[in-house]
Amino acid sequence: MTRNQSANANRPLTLRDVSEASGVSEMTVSRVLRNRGDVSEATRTRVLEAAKTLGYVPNKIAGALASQRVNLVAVIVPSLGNLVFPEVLAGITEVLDETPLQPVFGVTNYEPDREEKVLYEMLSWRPSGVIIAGLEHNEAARAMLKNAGIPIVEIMDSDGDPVDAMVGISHRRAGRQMAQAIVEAGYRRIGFLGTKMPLDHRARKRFEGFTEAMAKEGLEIVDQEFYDGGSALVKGREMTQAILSRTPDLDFLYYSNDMIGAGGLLYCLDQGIDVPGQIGLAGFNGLRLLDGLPRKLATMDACRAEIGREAARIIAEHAGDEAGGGERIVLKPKLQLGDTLKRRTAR
Amino acid sequence: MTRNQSANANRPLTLRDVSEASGVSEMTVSRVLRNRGDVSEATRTRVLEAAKTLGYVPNKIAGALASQRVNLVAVIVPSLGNLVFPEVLAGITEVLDETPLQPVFGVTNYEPDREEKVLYEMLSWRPSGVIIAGLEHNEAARAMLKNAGIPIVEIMDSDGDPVDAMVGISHRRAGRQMAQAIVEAGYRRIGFLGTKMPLDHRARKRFEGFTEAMAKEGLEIVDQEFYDGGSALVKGREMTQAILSRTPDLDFLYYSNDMIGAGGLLYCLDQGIDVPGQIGLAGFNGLRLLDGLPRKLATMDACRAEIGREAARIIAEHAGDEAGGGERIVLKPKLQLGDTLKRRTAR
DNA sequence: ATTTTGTATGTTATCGCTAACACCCAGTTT
DNA sequence: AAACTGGGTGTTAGCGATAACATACAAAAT
Repeated sequence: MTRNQSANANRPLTLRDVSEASGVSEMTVSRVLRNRGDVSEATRTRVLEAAKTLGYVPNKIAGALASQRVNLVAVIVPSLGNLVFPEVLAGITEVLDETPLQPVFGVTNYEPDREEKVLYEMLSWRPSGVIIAGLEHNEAARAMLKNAGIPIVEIMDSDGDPVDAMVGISHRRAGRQMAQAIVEAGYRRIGFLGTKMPLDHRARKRFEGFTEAMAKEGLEIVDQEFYDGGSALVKGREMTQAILSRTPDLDFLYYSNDMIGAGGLLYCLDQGIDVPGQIGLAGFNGLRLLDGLPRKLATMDACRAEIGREAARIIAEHAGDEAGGGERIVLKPKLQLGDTLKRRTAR
Repeated sequence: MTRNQSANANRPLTLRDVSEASGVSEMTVSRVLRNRGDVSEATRTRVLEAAKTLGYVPNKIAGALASQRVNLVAVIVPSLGNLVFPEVLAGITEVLDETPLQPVFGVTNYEPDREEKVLYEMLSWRPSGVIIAGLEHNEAARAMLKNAGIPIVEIMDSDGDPVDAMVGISHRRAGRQMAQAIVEAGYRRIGFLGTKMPLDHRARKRFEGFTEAMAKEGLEIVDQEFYDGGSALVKGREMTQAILSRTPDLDFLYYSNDMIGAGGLLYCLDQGIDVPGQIGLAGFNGLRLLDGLPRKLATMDACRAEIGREAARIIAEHAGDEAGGGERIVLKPKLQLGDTLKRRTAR
């Protein structure tokens, strides 16, 4: 059998096939398909037609190897079930859509080893940039990010040192701010409800900021409750019941996220508890879900979409560079008092 | 300057660097890194050490081109904001984690043109398989799927003809089943609330199945209400208010998804409406979110995780093949009556 | 008419890796 | 002792595209 490739009918198409079908060189076909260089209108149409008829799909693997350019942006987040991250991804996509860059998503489940693995896999495709959630990574991951030679943007958090660029909010500050608002409204016996995940560093930092600001006012958290796994809404109910039956005289409950906060709110309303008169409530994230609840939960917006957009912008501006320019953007989340953070009675 | 590559200190590392650092050929390094072929324990350790010290990350682009193998699975879904899809992705990831395959996610926003583009981009990386939501695609996308020469699994829906393999549920049947349950419980004046999206084919099919089964009972939908955009929970409230003020004597509301259903439930409870005595309610999806609501909304499980797992299994079993074997898996969603679909008073 | 331009196209040499095969040599087997 | 193993390693030739340079040719400038 000769080297005639048409022997195998089912082999994937290459530039050569289009080239033969349209009677020009592979190079010209390549130029047409990429809109690069000068090609006469006549050949351009002929080539495009041939490509379409054959159903040719370019092989980016070969293209990337030859051009040393890969228009992918690795985006690594801990979870998709959180609702926060899909919004960040939406922001990223929105901006990258205006560019030749394309995001590729990876999920770590909050596990550092998995993050390392996902990062390694993604870097081995030589992307044009990396957007990764958080500032905490294991040593290997950190080393990879440092040596990658491409723009890196660490997102969501600003409490720490980024490898390169950074876009996020200060969760410590968010925690402090919420504590101040709560104390200012006159609440004193404050309980905390959060997740057990030691690896959710942002939740941890909010907690730290919260207790720190309380301490400044001479207050301590009276009781606390942690959970892991399961539906957050129902967990919020259960935890609220647990903490209130243990410590009935609490006058405020601070939840580490809106989902468990919403569960807590529903529980309190079910129990006929006067919110926010008897007990005040607050969460974190500014989920739009909250708008539909019977009462609007106090919360703070985590600036999700904007974080995504800014991160994507930085990557786009530095695509092809060896780094992202070390830009640091710290967004300021807005406190939303809603209906659940105000003393009806003066203190 | 000679061809000595070490001239540029910041050039990305290649096999050659590791080869030189460890004193063996590039081929041997490649073998070590891929765990393929026989390599003595001594060289293996030496090579691994060199690779680690240098911080070498293999170039999969070159590897894939040379081996004609790409261990990526393209996963294309309409949205990530829906909560349904992240769960499907989790199912896929769970199964692929046991294999050398890696999922890559793409999002279409329910737009056929975008789907075509995303698919094209992904196919140009020559993945080992495609998992794509829905059976409806535009002509170009359909052609690409047919000619891709790799396993294709269309998921979520079973009402239609797949290109290759298929894993899903029948949304028509789901709609019918819900209608029957509602009628059986004695409800007669039934309203429908759904999304305006003409491109959410699965929601459309549920609606069709629903009206069809109603017709068989000699019933028609008394009133209906549609929405687009915005937070589903708050929309559910608004729509419910709208439909009830227009047609106060409705005795059942069927929502096309759980999110708006939950909003409707909260509205009814706020208004002191007797649910399910005066008005019954039902949604669709079986979101775990519902567990935390004051009352459990009637719904149907969409088998999200299982769909993901099965689709991934099919891809894994056929990786390297020219197609996915045309397997068709139709899952049966379970009806969950919850607390909102039962007449307190006999009919 | 000759040179100059610039557009339109082709040719050649990689890109970094792996398949396939070639090779070498110590330890059997005959 | 010659022939055969088979583990351990190297060599060669692509994979399918693109960068960079080379070439052809018509129109414009001299």
